[in-house]
Order: sequence, then structure tokens, then C-alpha cells
Amino acid sequence: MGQQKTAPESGTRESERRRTILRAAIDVFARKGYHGCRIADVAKEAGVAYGLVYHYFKNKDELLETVFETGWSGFIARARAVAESEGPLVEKVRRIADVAFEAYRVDPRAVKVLILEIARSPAGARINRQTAFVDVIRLSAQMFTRAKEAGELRPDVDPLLASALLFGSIEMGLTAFVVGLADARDTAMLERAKAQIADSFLHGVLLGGASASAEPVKPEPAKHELPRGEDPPDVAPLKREKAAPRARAPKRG
Amino acid sequence: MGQQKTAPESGTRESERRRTILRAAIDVFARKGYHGCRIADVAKEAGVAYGLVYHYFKNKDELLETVFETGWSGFIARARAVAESEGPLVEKVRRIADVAFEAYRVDPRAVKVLILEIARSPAGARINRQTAFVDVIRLSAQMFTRAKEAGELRPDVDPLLASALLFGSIEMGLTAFVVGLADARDTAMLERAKAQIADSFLHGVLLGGASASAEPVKPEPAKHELPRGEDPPDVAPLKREKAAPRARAPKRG
DNA sequence: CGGCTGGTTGATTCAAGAATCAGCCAGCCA
DNA sequence: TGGCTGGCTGATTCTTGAATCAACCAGCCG
Repeated sequence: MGQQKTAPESGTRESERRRTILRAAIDVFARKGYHGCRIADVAKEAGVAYGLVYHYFKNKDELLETVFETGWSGFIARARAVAESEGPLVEKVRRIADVAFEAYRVDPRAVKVLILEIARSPAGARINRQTAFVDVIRLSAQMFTRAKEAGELRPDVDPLLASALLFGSIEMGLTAFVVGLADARDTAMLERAKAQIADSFLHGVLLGGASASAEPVKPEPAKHELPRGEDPPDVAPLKREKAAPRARAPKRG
Repeated sequence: MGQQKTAPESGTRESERRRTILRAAIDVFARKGYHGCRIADVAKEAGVAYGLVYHYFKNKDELLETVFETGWSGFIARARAVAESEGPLVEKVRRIADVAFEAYRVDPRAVKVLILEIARSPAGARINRQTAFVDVIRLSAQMFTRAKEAGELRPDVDPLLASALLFGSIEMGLTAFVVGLADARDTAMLERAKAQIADSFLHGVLLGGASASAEPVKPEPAKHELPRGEDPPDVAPLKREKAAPRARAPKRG
């Protein structure tokens, strides 16, 4: 009684429908959060019958898990390629930032789900969510260890910590966009953010203080400071969806 | 008809029971996550009848909200005090890192809940969870803006982004402990992490490259590199609790 | 001492929503 | 054309767990 769920057709060409549903899931998760939405929402978003979701995915958890695997595995692969490549640390760090921001550019919703729902919260139980997160950090920690042996790193810098800090910076940088603190439509801002993350990180970590070819990527020196058009949009310019799913009976109102 | 729930006695001396329950909630949330636990778990942990939880808290959400307010407001207050104080940026940044790590030292569980459940996830709907998070970033962004005007910051550094990066680093540094990547019982490691975060961040951001009085706090130059006793504990040394709450009927075999 | 007050109990109620399943229908082969 | 296959449907079932509430008890006051 095998699962005919995966790939009814040839290898990569999994059912069109399955992908539609997955896509819808990403969107809905991004909008309402994993716990804040019901399977019915996903089905509706996909324009598909409720039951069909269960035809393609064992349960809600597997849905999230799949979103995770799909998105994360791609990122890990790219990050690993960079981390294990040859070349100066400076380059690698910049390219890792590239990978992350490119992922965001291509599919912000997916990144949002990855960051908000999966990377942290003990939400979807199943897979090694945390483990996976930890994996990337380990991966890049090795990179730093090698860099350190090669004398590219300040000797007092702990590779593991450095790795954590790099991804912390990247993640929080992205979070700023995800959460709406910064305007994600502002491409220039994205570019600047990416550059600044790599730069800030490197200059603090590299052996030779503020040297090490600071501006290689962006041509403009320092065009605009706070790229958003208006001044700081009060408190939170984020979308602020419906975001109040639970709380059925307010006890004594 | 008013809520006799809060503070049946004098102001600060809220019912002993209430605090017991709150404490239990923090512990259980930290262990299983907000969505992964039932009120019954909290009650059991507190050694208290199920119904009593509802005597002191309107509902599950309010419980999380209270955990949030309790923990976060303290942190914000301290962070604000630092950010708005007089003195060189270097000092302030170091003190902010202090505040965060001190909070962790005092009550790691609470910090875990704050980081994993509240700061990010669209979990507990109610309060401005995200807003609060955003607030701190704004707060420190102002600090950076002023620093920049005072010429303490590289001119090409965006204050908002810098702020995000600082907290990203701090948060991810803490997450490393929260998640078990690093051993939280290793006090030296905590100290080093704190120092390294501030240092790395500053040197990349400050006007004068790698200058600016690097080692003010820690006396030892570079004692141990990877402070954990053993070598990298495979994949994930984290507690790995039960962490598989959902998934009732596995459909077909 | 007897009855009142308010913290405490936990079985019961109830709604949400995950998962199921009995079929429907479109395309295809004989 | 008739019947078969398998993707697809969505009302129905079933489980979970939040929230309620009627009763209980300990101390206290009159």
C-alpha cells in the first residue's frame, strides 16, 4: 500500500496539484503562521478540495516539513558549496550573504516561513528543524576554523561563535524586512543591507582591522542613509494581518 | 465583577500561587513550546488544580502575554537606560550585551521562551510581541543615529541596520546556548561570547577600524578556543525533549 | 459554633479543526 | 458504449484541549 502521493509522474514532475498546494501552504503559513491557519485555508488558497491536501500530504505536519525541506535544502546546498570552496574568507562571507539575500529576493514568503516558523519555534515537531539550523552554523564554523588556521582570522575569535554571529546578523537583517521594519520592495536597501552585513561582520573579525578591501561590490559610496521614503513609520509598518486567530470565549467580558 | 485575579494582596505581593503558576508556565513553555503544551501541563508543573490557572489568568494567551511582559519589560527598561545614557558608543554597546547576557544568566528558561516563542513566531496573538521586539531595535537605532551625528560611527553605516545587526548577533549568540549548540553551564564561554559579540560588532562599525580599546573587560587574552569540554558533540547536544506532541493518527502505516 | 468568604478543585461542556471515507467524474481502453 | 481507474470532492467523524462551573474546604468573624 505504498504512498502514490509523491511523484505520480516522472521524477521531478511531481503532480502539478501537489506543487500548487505546497505553494499555497507557504503563502498561508507566511500570512497566518503555522498554528494560526487550518488545512481548510490552505485548500482554499490552492483552490482545491479540502480532502486533496490529505491526498498529497500525510498531515499538516508533513506539509510544514515539506516546505522546510524544499526551501532549506536549497539554501544549505548553496551555503555548503560556498563554505567548502577555495578562496579568501572575505569572499566566502560575502557570497554567503549573497545566497541568503538572493533566496529572499526570489521568494520572500518562503524565507519568512523558514525564519518565523521553522528555524526557531518548536512548532512543527517532526524534522530536525533545529538540527538543520544548527547544521549550517556548524558548517560555517568549520569554514572559520580553516580560515583561522590559515591566519585569516583574529586568533582570539571563536569559530563557532563567529559562525553564530554571522548568521545572526544575516537572519536579523532579513527579519527586519520580514517583519516590515525595513521596506522589502526597496531593492537598493536590500543590496545595502547585504553589503553592510558582510562588511560589518568582516571588519570586526578579520585580522587586519578595517583593511581587507572594504567596498568591492557596490559602486556607490554612501548614497542614501535611511533609504525609505518617509521617516520612520510609527511603531510597526508591517502588514499586520488578521493575526488574532485564537481566543474564542473571552470569559467574562 | 472586576478581576480579583491580579494582586489579591498588596501591590507587588501578588498571590504566591499566581507566581508559582507563572513560573511553571515559563518552564513548560520553555520545554515544550507554547503550542506544544496544554494548560493541564502547566497546572501539573505548578502542582495545582487545572481550574486554578483560569482563576489567575483569563486564558492561555494571557498567560503567555504575562510571561512576555514580565520578562521583556525588564529587559527593555534596562536596554533603554543604557541607550539613553551618556557616554561613548563603545561603552553602551558593551553594556547592552551585558544586559542581555545577564538576563540569560539569571533565568535562561525565560529568555528561551522570549526568544523562541515571543520575539518571532506569530504565536501568541494578542500583544505587540513583534512591536516590542521592533521597539528595542528602534530604540537602539536612535542611539546609533546620535552616535553617528557625533562622528562615532562610520558614515556609510545605516543606524537601523546596525541596530538590527547588533541584536541579531546578541540573539543568535544566546540562541546558540538556548539551542544547546554551546554549553550554557560554561560561564567562561558565556563571558567570552558576550565580549566577542560586542567586539566583533564594534570593530566593524566604529570609525577607527580595529582601534577603540579592544579588550577592556576580559583579562585573559585567548585562553581556550572551543570552550566545551569534548569536541563538537555530534549534530545537536541540545536537550531534545519529548518534542513530538502532535500527529495523532499516522494515516496509513 | 455556625455560617460566610474566597481560594481551590477537577469533572463536564463545548468548539475547533484534523483526519477520514464513501463516493463522484473525466478520461481511457476494450 | 460500457465499465474501469484514479485523481478529486467535501460532508462526516473523532480527538483534542480550552474554558466553565458547581461544589468543596479552610479560616475567620459574629
